[in-house]
Amino acid sequence: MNCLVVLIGPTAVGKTDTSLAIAAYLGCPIISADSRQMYKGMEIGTAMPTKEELSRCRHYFVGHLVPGEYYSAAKYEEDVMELLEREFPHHPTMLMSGGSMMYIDAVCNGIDDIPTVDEETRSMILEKYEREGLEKLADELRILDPEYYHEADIKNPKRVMHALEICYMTGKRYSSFRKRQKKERPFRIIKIGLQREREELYERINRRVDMMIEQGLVEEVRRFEQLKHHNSLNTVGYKEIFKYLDGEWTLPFAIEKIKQNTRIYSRKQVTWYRKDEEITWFHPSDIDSIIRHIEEQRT
RNA sequence: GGUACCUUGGAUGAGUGGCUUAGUCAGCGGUCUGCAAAACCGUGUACGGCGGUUCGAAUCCGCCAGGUACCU
Repeated sequence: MNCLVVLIGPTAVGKTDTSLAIAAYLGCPIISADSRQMYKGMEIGTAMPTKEELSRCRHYFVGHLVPGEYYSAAKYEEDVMELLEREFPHHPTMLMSGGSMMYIDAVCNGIDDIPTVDEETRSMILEKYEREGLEKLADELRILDPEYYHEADIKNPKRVMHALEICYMTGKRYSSFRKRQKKERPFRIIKIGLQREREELYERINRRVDMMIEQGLVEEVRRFEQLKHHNSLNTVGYKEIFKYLDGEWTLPFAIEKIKQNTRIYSRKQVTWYRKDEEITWFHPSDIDSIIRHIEEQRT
């Protein structure tokens, strides 16, 4: 049976190194599952693998989007499934590595087939939200889709807006699309989690941020100033430097904030993975055990 | 040496006698089905020290300590 090894773990834990080692062992390409490394030009701030690392084996989904370009977990699922179908005949065991929880979830468990919201509807709802406020939108959702209203996080504008977008666009209830059914995959999934002591992880994060600054993060961010309102630039490392460029923050303060927000992000990742019982955890240095585990699991 | 002002939870910062809770950020915990490195939710009983006034003090008074400013 074909096999997909999924390497996950918080940011800066050492996924890149480990993924290269596993890929070298398996002789397969790497499918990146990082929603920000997909954007071209954001090399430094997203700690994208270096040119040298990228040249060591084939990487998919790295720098293949233009910043500002629309992308989503659903699109990712579709693209990855298509890619796997093409690759499995040549590489019966494939490797996916990254930290974007929802993207990985979309591949491992599937995501419901909900229509992609068109630009007009999106901006219409956004405008409505800005004009009338969240309460009004929530009230409207209660009428259009009471079922979802009762289980939804009604205080989260993104969730409410999206549900409304779907209702408006399709004329159907958002909940009618939301089956939340786990899709069965025609391949085995082996989830490998990388973890380190929190102290150790935080030190690595701090060091990595300092390195990003040395490598020219400020210059990289400056190139995207016109695009800063796009969600892809609403990213740790970029949003803080934008504030520095705007004169709102000093550089040292912005750097501290990047470190802090990266720590927060890493913690959220850990929270997300904590409940996933399919993950087997390893320390990144224990590559031998990881390889052994993969061998045991794929058969 | 004198005068004035200040001292609130990890940080910031409201509150000037009772309405037994500020708020914000961090920290910690959590949610998660289309921009997810996003967005959202939960969680903190602190008032510099010692006395005093009062039924009741973070809030008033005194002393002490620390700080800031100005004066000699």
